[in-house]
Amino acid sequence: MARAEKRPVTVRTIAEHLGVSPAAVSTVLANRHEERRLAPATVERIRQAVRELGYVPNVAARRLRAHDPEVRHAELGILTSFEAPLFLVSRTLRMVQEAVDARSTGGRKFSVSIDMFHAGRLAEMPGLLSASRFNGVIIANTLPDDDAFLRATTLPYAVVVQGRRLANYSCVLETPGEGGRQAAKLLRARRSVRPAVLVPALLTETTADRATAFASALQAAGQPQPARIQADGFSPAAGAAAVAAHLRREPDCDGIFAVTDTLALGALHALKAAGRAVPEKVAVVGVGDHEHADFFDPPLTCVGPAYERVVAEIVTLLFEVMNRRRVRPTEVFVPPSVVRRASA
Amino acid sequence: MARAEKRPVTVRTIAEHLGVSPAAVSTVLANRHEERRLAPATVERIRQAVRELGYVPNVAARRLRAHDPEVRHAELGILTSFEAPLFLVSRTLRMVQEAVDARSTGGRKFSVSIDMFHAGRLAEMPGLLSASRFNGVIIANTLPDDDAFLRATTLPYAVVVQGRRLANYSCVLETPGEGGRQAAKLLRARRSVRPAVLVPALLTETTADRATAFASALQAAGQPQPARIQADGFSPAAGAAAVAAHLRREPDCDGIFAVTDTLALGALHALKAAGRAVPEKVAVVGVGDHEHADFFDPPLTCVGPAYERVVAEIVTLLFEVMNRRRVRPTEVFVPPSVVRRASA
DNA sequence: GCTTGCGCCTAAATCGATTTAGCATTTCCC
DNA sequence: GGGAAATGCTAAATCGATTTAGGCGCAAGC
Repeated sequence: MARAEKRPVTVRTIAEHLGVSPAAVSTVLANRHEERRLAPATVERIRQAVRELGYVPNVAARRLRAHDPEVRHAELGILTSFEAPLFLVSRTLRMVQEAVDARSTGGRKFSVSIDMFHAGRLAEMPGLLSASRFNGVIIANTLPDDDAFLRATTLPYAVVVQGRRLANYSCVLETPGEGGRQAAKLLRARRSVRPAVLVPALLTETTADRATAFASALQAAGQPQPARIQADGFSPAAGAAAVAAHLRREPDCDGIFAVTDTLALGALHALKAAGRAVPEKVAVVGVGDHEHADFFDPPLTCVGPAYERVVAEIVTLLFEVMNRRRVRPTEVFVPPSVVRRASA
Repeated sequence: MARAEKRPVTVRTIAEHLGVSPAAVSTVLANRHEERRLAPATVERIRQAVRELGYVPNVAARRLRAHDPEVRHAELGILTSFEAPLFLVSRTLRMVQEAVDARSTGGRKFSVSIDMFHAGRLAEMPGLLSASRFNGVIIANTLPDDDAFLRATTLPYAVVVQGRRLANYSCVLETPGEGGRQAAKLLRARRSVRPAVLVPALLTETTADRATAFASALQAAGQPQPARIQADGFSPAAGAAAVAAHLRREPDCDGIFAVTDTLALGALHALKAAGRAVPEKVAVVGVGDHEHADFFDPPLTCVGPAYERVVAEIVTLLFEVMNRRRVRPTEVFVPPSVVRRASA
């Protein structure tokens, strides 16, 4: 392991160390020493020093120097938590990439990459505050702590937030309340009279909204409040354990609205283990955030945002903000879609 | 949309346009005009010009200037295809992030991000060849075209390849042949005598290796060659369609080895639809690349790499290559693990 | 009238790597 | 022996943004 010197090793450091010029070092690093006729002995000395001093090139400097000055390059990022449903992120990336390719011309290029943070610890992400990493970002899958941080800080570059409402940024999200209302409607259509809502311990703004809207939709329809099943985490295992425990306490449960599909997958598992037929005995509704919800057993009926439209809106907004054609933040609501499959 | 001017708009462009200095423009962009006492009228003129000319900051230049010279910053990337099983990528990222955090000190920082390319079109990834984007990368989920490209090009920075053998790079992969052999063993233990192997149309090196090793293991055991079921893509739907067709042609099929879990998921679906009990009538083996394989119906028995170890080896190698402690590429094999669940 | 202070702005250095033009030597050849 | 060519290297400019030190002009104060 390289020793921790005070100052980073640059091309100049190496040059001074050997008594040659930075040009010579750079030449060797780029493997151009043949065409530039450096003496083999010098090349070897430089190589050695590069190794011994633990040189790490500065990519920012290289880019600055190397970039084609005819081309404007913009860096876009998708910031999401490790704990997020990944397939949505990859779908977002793919759609952003397409949108961005469509806007690329000879004189304008974009790069898109995914950066992840631990849910609730967005604030610790290095370089987030400094405007020297991204020209624009999409932030998704934040927890309330992250939202609080974002509300308190105005990042010095273009930002679009997915799935929550923050006054200082442009946001795109599912029409508030609609997901929960639709879920209630689906379960009532199945004649569920003792429905429950399955939630993770840590709720995002979106999942919390679904749960509360579900409860008030039931109330508005004159039904009793749903039982609240709280799972330890987001995984199917957590969902299964929580539902199994609930079925023991409330054997009459006849409907479950799971605020994420992974929890719904666990619920299906627990119901099967307990011998309850889905949807005959217990109807189950998820939210369409799992890639393979139609291959669950039974296939999962979902309410949830129309991701195509959500991503399209996000990209449009992001470009407006980046181009400074939009200065005041705005909110865009996308109504959830309903996909009926077998589970409800 | 901003017009496509010849030269990119820089701070200097704006300054010259207005007859002020670049310092003034920069001051306004950083919102430091109050403390630096720029006249409000000037601030407004600059803001206007910034908007009109469509200025996009150059993040490379900002980083170069802004970085703390006491800290050496390394950029790491995970390069993977859009079509890859994402949960593996996120797991890799998480483990890389941890490994990297452990190696971060006051004087040494790392950033890790995911960049994606279309399977088979790695070569089109912008900036891949130029050493000005990453200090080191992990490349995973490539198709043969990508491998050919990589074999022909030696990227000018640290590279570790996951899941295939390329002579010019360090590689980490499942012990060749072992996955297929273990799958054959599992199916023979289930007394499957007419097994089939389910493959996607486009095989990666790893999936191809699994299929051929499976065939030769059967042969070595004196069994006939397995039928080859070819699915259109990697999705469960493709797998289900291919398996349904196969069952019509070969009703006696009693075992399936699917070279990816998503295909296995489709197979389970098709078998259920055809009324074949799993594992009693048909045993199914997957490869452990799906996050929720133990929540499939029935839970999927898998052979596949021990990802923890794979990622650990990759990270170790990547740092060795970056620090120039390793110059000659090497290959590391990780024996596959076997997870017995209900499907075989 | 001369200093002091303030308001407003600029020149120039800097970050790290790369490349171009070109300067000394040495070698070659007639 | 003299010019030409080859060899081996360096100085300095450059990429774009930021910041520090400081300049100029005008008003206030003594």
